[in-house]
Amino acid sequence: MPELPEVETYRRFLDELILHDPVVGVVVLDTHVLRLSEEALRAALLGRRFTGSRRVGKNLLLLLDEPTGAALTLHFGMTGNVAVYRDATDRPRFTRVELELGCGLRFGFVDPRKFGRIGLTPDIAAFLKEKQLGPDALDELTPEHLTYALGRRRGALLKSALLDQRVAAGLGNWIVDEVLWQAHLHPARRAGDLSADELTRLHAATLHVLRTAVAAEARYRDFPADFLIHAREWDTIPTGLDPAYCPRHQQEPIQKHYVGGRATYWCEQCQPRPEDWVPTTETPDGTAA
DNA sequence: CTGAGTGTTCTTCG
DNA sequence: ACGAAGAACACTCA
Repeated sequence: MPELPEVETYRRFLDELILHDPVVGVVVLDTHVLRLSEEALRAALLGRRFTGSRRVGKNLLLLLDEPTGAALTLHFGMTGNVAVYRDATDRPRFTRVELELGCGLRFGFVDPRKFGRIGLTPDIAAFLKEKQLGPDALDELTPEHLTYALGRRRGALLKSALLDQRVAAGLGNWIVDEVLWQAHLHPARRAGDLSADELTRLHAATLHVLRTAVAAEARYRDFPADFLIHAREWDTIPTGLDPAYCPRHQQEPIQKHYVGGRATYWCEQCQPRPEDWVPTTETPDGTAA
């Protein structure tokens, strides 16, 4: 479930295992994820080494040595993951591309749903510009930029604006819900409508959620019990709290509606609804109030 | 069988 | 120009 914390965790994992060793084999099991031809990928990688890594938002760049230069670019879509293993027989199901390294390890790009992408760029700055990525939400986002960028999207739903990678790179669906809940802001607020105090809270909550998630290596079950994410009941362990109710006070049922076309969770008590907005879609079973 | 899913991009319509 | 809504992508799992 690759949002920024997952991608950062992949990056640190790969940093430990696949740098500084030549690529001696390229196995393409499904060309769908490639944004360049199989031949071009092979030509660019064989005999080359990865010298380092960089993450910008949800994009992972594996830096290449000369003469290829620049970087292999990875985006993990909805279901992308990485794996490192020694034997081809240990190759995970849904591995789409595998790089074999001189040391005998294999690096697999695993992606059941095939929304992920592998590309190559000779110029990282140009790559970021083409992608129109805003400042990285963890490493580069300032309150000033957040204010400016939300102002530019002033009429949009706050949630939609925060999912826009031009505003801040790396925020995804669950993170935005968590951040908005922690900042006491309703997802259907207008992006340009926030007070200075609300913008400060939003920025602080963004950093808090991202830092917590990265520290837990994106394992949801290890997140604090009072995080809203447990309402999604993805990877649940008993937290002592009922996930159907707001973690803050255990009284208000967590809402689930579609905002900006995405499943959105919030607490009506903590995050007061803007006057001009009514939910258009109930939960699938129609239980939301 | 149906529906929902963590992301991105494009189109269409207001 | 802006924004919302929907579709498309491709596939698994409940």
